[in-house]
Amino acid sequence: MAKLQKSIDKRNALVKATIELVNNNGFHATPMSKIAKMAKVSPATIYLYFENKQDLVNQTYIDVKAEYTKYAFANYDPTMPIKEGFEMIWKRIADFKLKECEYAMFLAQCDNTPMIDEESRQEGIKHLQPLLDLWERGKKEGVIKPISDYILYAYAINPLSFLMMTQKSGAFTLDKTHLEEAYQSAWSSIKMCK
Amino acid sequence: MAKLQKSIDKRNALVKATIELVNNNGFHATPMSKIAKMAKVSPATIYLYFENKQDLVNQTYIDVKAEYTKYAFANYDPTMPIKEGFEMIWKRIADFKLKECEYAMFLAQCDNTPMIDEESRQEGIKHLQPLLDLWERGKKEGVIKPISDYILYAYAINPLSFLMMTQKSGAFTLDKTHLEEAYQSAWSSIKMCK
DNA sequence: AAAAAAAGAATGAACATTCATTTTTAACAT
DNA sequence: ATGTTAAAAATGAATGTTCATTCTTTTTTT
Repeated sequence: MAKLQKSIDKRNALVKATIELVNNNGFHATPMSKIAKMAKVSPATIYLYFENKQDLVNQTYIDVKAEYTKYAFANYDPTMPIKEGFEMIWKRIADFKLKECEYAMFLAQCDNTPMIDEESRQEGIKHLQPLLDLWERGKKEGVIKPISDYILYAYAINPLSFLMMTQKSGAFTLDKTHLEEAYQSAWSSIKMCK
Repeated sequence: MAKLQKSIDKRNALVKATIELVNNNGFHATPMSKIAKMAKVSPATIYLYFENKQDLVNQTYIDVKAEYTKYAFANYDPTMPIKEGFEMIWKRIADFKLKECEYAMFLAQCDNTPMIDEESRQEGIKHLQPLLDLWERGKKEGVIKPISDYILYAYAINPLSFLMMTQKSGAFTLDKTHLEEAYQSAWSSIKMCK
């Protein structure tokens, strides 16, 4: 196998192990030694790929955030009508949060903790732009409520994080019907009332 | 001062220090020694009040969750009409999350991390019953959408956590108008459409 | 003066990171 | 193709620190 590919594989294994261990034990209880073991690598090797533990977790965060937004906008096209475009993005995000549960949980933990450096946090936000653009357009057309993007995100997207967490905790399972109800709630909360 | 009161004060100081340090540094970076120092107490004294670090953080979680729900339902009366009752509870919760930011942040961190024992987590949920009862009644009366409580919570209440976090991060400030918009979004997402 | 509470220092374990070697890679010569 | 070798990558075992917890002594309470 090519040298480069081996390096990439090893880095990916480290990132994956970090996600899994942080999800299950929390940042405070995932030592480098365990990450190394799970990635089948010596502890010392981690330091060939990352500066230190903080750098490892920062980079993991950015990687996962990039996955998330790539997935969210994969089949979105900025020329779509507002309602259709929103539904498409929303359903992709829902898919991601419920199917790529590991990723979504990791993000939830990072986003509610002082675990990630401010700089990496900023880096992670950038990729959300297409959604903000869609809302901008929707407001102009009078389809979307003319309120802060933060409020729109809080109501249209963030609830999915909560639902993902309760689903993960086993408290209940979102089926197709629930998902449709959730979508309707999301849309109701941001669309202009007639 | 009475012995009992002194004990209570000391315990409260420890709980308060825990909240503050965990909020600012994360669980992984708040050693017992710092908690002790901030509470103006010897590290050894912590162990007179709590079994160990895990117990300290569990109890802190339960304390804060109790504060939260006490505040939320302080002036709610189960005989109120649905819409009015919901508005009252919602606004109290909003108040709490935005004014008692320290508490709310701590809860957000606990709720998205494996930092708290499952048992304490269950304990914390209990106090939310009045809201679930209100929804139950609302569904019977055809005022509230007949969907899972988890989905109702995800849309009606949880967005406030997100807004609290962005407000805390300094990204934007919720003023009275925003709050009213947010309330309308919350209500829109759970009320039956006519 | 006995009991309870609190303190500071001590203990031992766990951890992030680095160090000294070993193993692997790949460019080149045969 | 195969052997040679220098550089790169990887390793396991240190290292020194930090931390939760406990121990012994001192202070406070009753």
